Amino acid sequence: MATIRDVARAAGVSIATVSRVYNNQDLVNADTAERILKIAAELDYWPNPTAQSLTTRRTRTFGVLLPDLFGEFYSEVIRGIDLAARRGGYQILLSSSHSNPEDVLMASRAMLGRIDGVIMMAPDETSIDTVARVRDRVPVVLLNPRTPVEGCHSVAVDNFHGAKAAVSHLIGLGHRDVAMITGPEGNGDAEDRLRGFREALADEGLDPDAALVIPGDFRETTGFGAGEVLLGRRPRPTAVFAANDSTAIGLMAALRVAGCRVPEDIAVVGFDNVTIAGYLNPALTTVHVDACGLGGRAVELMMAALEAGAQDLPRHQVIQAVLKVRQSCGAQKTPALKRHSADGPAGDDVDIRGETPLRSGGDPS
Amino acid sequence: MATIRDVARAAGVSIATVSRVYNNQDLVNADTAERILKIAAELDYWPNPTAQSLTTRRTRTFGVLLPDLFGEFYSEVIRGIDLAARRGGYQILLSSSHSNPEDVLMASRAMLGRIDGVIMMAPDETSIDTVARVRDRVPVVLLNPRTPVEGCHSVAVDNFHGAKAAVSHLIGLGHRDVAMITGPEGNGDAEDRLRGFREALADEGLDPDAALVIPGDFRETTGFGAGEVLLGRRPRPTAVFAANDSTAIGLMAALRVAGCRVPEDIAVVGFDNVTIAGYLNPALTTVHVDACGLGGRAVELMMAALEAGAQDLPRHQVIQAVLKVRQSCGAQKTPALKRHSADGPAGDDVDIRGETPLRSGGDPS
DNA sequence: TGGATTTATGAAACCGTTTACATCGCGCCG
DNA sequence: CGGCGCGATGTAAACGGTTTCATAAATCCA
Repeated sequence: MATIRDVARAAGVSIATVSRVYNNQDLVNADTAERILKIAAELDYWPNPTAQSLTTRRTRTFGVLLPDLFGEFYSEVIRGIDLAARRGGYQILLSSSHSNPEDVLMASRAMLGRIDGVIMMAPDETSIDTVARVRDRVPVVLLNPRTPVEGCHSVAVDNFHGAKAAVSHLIGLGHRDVAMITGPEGNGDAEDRLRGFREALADEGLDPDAALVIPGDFRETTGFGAGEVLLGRRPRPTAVFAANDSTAIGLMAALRVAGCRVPEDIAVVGFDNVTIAGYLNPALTTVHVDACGLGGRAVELMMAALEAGAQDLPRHQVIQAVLKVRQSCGAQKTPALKRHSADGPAGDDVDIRGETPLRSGGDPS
Repeated sequence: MATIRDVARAAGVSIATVSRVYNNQDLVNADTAERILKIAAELDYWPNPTAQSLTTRRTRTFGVLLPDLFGEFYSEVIRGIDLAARRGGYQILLSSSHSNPEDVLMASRAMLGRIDGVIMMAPDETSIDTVARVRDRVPVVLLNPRTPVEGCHSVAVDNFHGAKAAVSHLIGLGHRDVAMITGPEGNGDAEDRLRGFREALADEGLDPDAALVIPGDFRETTGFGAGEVLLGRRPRPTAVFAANDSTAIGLMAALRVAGCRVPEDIAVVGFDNVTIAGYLNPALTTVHVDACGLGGRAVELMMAALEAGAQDLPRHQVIQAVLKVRQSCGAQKTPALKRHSADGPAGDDVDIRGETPLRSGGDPS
């Protein structure tokens, strides 16, 4: 493993000169630089990033902390982070599968000193002071934080308005008895979607407290179970808003088993817009969430924060969630699949934007 | 940011003693150690990992290089890696979305010096010498390598036997005209599945070259397109083996549009066993791949390699792929969904193991 | 009782860089 | 012609730890 000294010796210069070739090319004579680079290549030399980090106090790496990850949503978030980070010349130190605050604290502690910042999606109950502990050392960008944390940036999907648009749409189709299957208790996204559900009902003069709300956990299997609960209910709801697509898929399976038709007997709407949503039978009406964009935005905020250094003001960004109307809600008379193109059926979706989301916080952009 | 010197000064000892508290607790007097730890806690001191890495030449981190990631498979692989790595006290430096060899080379170059080893799933055409370049510096574990690379460990899903079992099963059900929709050209997994398809046909006395093979790319949309191609074909195949579940899902959507029933008119089998496979209509018969286990095994190999140091022999492990029989192949008369339990329909799947896969290479375990 | 051994600690070298500061030669200008 | 400025390079001190070797005190054993 060649070091800077090996190169310097071979080139007959001092290590400072070699170092300058990599950092301030213009401080060194062009011929010398070229010669050094050639020798470096021969020796297969590359500056040791660890040593660089030690002196510069910059690692060009940031940490990514995620909750226990399942499904497409997280993989898309990571994808978005990865792409943006690489574009900016950063590496990412990933630690996922955290389900409690101590986990997060330990993981971030292990990262501290290796990273320039942290992008984190806190698991449900992560305490503010765990975050604060990290935030005191490096910039923090929160993904979908339940509540904004002082001194932290954030990017959040507008779950509330997305959910509201979905439920309003159902009501607009004439449904008066709309049920919801929620996400995991304590999960911020899930809570916001539930709030959106409630407010949509209230806005249309329906009583949110009278509506059936079945607890779920974002997984197919509980959607399935919820479907059975729902079918036993009298009067039976004519529409169901599922907190995410997995839940909706489980639900639809349960309805199918019971011989209940979607959307004729019960309309279903999901949330997330997973890739297969358009290929289901019936194609699933859902709220599109740009998970990849979420990750990408987080990286941009992070890089801006690192650039700004001390005089960096927290920014809070919101990503719109857009309703994609397909068949499962009953709005499309002709099944979208009948009008497919070569790209598959997805091309025919109808998009409905909710209200323009509020830009929370002091985002100057 | 407190350093080891701050702690040493505050405790009235030398930095060596403080260092020993963290590395060789037993070399230092118990009382002294306790006092130092207390002071360290007050100062919120934690050894700087960068500095540690510089002297010890170990980072307790390994790099993970993945191709452009989409869908559940990759997210499960990462999950498996993450869990196993954390258990072993390692961090992971992730870089995904690589689609060509130069990408991989650049990414690994950027990682070198920050990591103790690399786990990589090479994109299609990654040249051996790119890998060799890395392997000369740190241990490498390959995920699903097309061909074994000298000096590298590997973990591979037994795509070949999984595919063969799936297709044999279709033939066993009486199908004589079985088509396949392949994965991306040049993709090793896809190629192995195609080989398995061919061999199953040949073993049953059918002509592999006569079978319809439609090119695909692992995505729903091409599965959909392939479905249309297939439907126009005379004689029409009575069964289709899709290279993965996404493809199968797209395919089934196309068949549905055309009014073609699954499995009555055409039987379908997929590969991967994504979470929703059991919730589809009809429930998808597919080959289960333990992606999480794949990642976990890779980590174990890596940790063993790091432990072994120089006298470390490459090991090659194979992960079985197990056929999960559901409805879409037509083997289950009563739809599984009718016999569901509270956990959803998945409980009723029938598993069929293929031949015991060969343990390739010199795996002593 | 005194040398050998053990235990606890310190001093200092080292890991591979970056960078502030010093040095040196040279052309330029007054 | 002499001082100045500048471009090119070298010297050496960090950065924050680990670890070898030395040392001093305490313990042991004959």
